[in-house]
Amino acid sequence: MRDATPERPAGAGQGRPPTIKDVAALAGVHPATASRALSGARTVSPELVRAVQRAARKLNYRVNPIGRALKQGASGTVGMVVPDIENPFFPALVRAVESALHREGLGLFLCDANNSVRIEAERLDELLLRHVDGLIISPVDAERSAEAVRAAAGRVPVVQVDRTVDVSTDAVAVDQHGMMEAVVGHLRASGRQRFAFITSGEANSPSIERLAAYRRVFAGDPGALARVQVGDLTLEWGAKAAGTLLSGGEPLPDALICANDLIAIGAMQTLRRAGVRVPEDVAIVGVDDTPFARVAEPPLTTVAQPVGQIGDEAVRMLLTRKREPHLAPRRLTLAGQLVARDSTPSQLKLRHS
Amino acid sequence: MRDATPERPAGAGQGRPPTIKDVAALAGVHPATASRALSGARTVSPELVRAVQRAARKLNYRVNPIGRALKQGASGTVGMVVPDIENPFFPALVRAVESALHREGLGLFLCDANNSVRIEAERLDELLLRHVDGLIISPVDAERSAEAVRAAAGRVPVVQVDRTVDVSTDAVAVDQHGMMEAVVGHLRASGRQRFAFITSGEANSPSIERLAAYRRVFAGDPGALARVQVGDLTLEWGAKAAGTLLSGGEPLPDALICANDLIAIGAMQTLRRAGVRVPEDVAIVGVDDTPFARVAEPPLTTVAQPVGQIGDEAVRMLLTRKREPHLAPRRLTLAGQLVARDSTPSQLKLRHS
DNA sequence: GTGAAAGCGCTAACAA
DNA sequence: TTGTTAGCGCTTTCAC
Repeated sequence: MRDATPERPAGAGQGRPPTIKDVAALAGVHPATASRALSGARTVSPELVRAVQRAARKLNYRVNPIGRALKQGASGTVGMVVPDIENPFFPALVRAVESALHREGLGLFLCDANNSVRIEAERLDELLLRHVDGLIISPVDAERSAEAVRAAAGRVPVVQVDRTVDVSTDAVAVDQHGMMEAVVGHLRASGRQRFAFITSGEANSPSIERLAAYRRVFAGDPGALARVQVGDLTLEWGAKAAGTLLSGGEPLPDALICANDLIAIGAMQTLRRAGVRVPEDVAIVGVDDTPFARVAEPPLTTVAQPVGQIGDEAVRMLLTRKREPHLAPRRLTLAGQLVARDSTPSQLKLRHS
Repeated sequence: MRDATPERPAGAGQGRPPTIKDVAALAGVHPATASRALSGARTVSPELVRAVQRAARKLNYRVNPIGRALKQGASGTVGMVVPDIENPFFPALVRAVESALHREGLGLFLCDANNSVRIEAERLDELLLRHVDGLIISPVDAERSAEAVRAAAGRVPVVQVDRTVDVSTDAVAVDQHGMMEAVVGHLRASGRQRFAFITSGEANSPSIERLAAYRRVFAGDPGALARVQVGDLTLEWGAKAAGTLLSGGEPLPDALICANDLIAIGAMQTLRRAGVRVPEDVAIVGVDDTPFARVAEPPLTTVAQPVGQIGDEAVRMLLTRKREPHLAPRRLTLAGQLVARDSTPSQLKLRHS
């Protein structure tokens, strides 16, 4: 073989992929009949169905999704917009969605909003233009994404995942309050009493709800309520906020809850470099169970998000809504799972990895 | 404005998006003329062009990519298949590609092969079925992915990125040998002499080439050649291989090169827990500059991949090939960049972050 | 139960 | 320069 692309498997579907006409011709029927046979319509005699199927298999025929899309106005395609593909939570979510979609024969148009509401709106618009059959979106901003989401929801089924805006669409969210209670329970079980929270002030729904949940849980504990620091979801913010704890003149908290793993790790690094022992002096908990958590020193106790379930349910909702467009929007709330590692005292290890 | 989506530009495409017929009717011309006017064909009088453009703008018309795809056999869409979206290198690559494509008005179909050659082949097949205009692929396996890549390359332009198989397509790769020389030079500059390498035996091209590069660089150093351990690209393997170094009875190396950041971090954790000081006793270097590297303790010296460039160049190659299908396949090799952090001695910090 | 015909939106080829 | 025609591949009436 001198050339990397020689003659290619002898004529097999060579230049032009087989169309339904080819199949029909080979089976000796009209294309419409072939179409019906392949789509499992029951108005076709069993013999013909078999003949058509045989012909299709022989030609290695598969429907051209573009022809079908043009005819049906449906493209066999779902659009997904994530706020930030480099936030390690989202690749996991993308994989879950992609896999669930492929199980249903649907393709995924992925767009990354790069944390920008403007880009997000553009991408949604382009996806609609491409006649996606549905959209799965994790909106950048609980307020400013609303308009674009509403516009999209007026055209195709939309499922919001993880992050949500106040637009009536289907949604799959995570129970932030339950998550907070689980974390606090875990820490209290080892005797911790002086709590602090480092979180994000960004306007996305999980951040907002995590803060609300913390405030609710500690409604009777003014100290804990005072020890809240609001920044963003980065390592750097975690480090800086921990610095503030160290230099504040106050005694350190013995339990530090962080709104995500990155904050937790940044804080943990800063505290340890200042000689604070984790978990002996301060127990630290993150959220997301990104791969970082296992890598941290010590490995970080965190709350795993049910990404697989989120993906499955989002796709299921999309399909359900295609069948039943007039159902009331459903909101599904899933539970995260506490993953105990070494950054919290060990008596209550719930799961170890 | 009481409602965010009030009447919408007067009947304009409300239920039904405007078609080129609507534009043509409004402009008082034939649809074909409208099409020509909008596509910038020069056979249309300037007045008509303006009239059509005005009509299009008024109706907020944009071409229906599906109609165009059916007619032209081109979909305005590029497929991308990554071997493992949860490997933190690939989300960065996906973002780069997605952004470069959108700059050109192209959409991205993303597929994840989940490290399986079988899934990879299926996804490629589905993408071809969807009439993608091109494919950007990072093949799972340097051998076993060849057939699927070759089949795809027979149908549409293909650019291989990062990982490659021996099929003549355009490709954007990273110079593994140069990378190894930079790493070794950096370590030798601080006096390190006893080198070891922990790498992956997986059959993807960068892994293969990294091993070859190490062997070439240390061709005259039997000790360094002997201190090679081959496993996979995980934290766990790094930890295990480091354990072997510790228990081998041999003196420890003073410079440990790892094929990626995960291996490096796994190894570093194991060594430090055994009381080995990093970088005083052993300097450690990873590859990829994933976010993990900054998070590690101590922060890890590593080699950043030029993902932004890879994405840009891959898209550029795709477009070039669409225009010039018969050019010889080009292979572009880009350089990584050493990012010195605290896991190697500090005299030669090239960049700090 | 099956074939015929029409048309989704677009544009290339041809005709005027 | 512009309009007409035709057809990409598919499915869905509507006849038979």
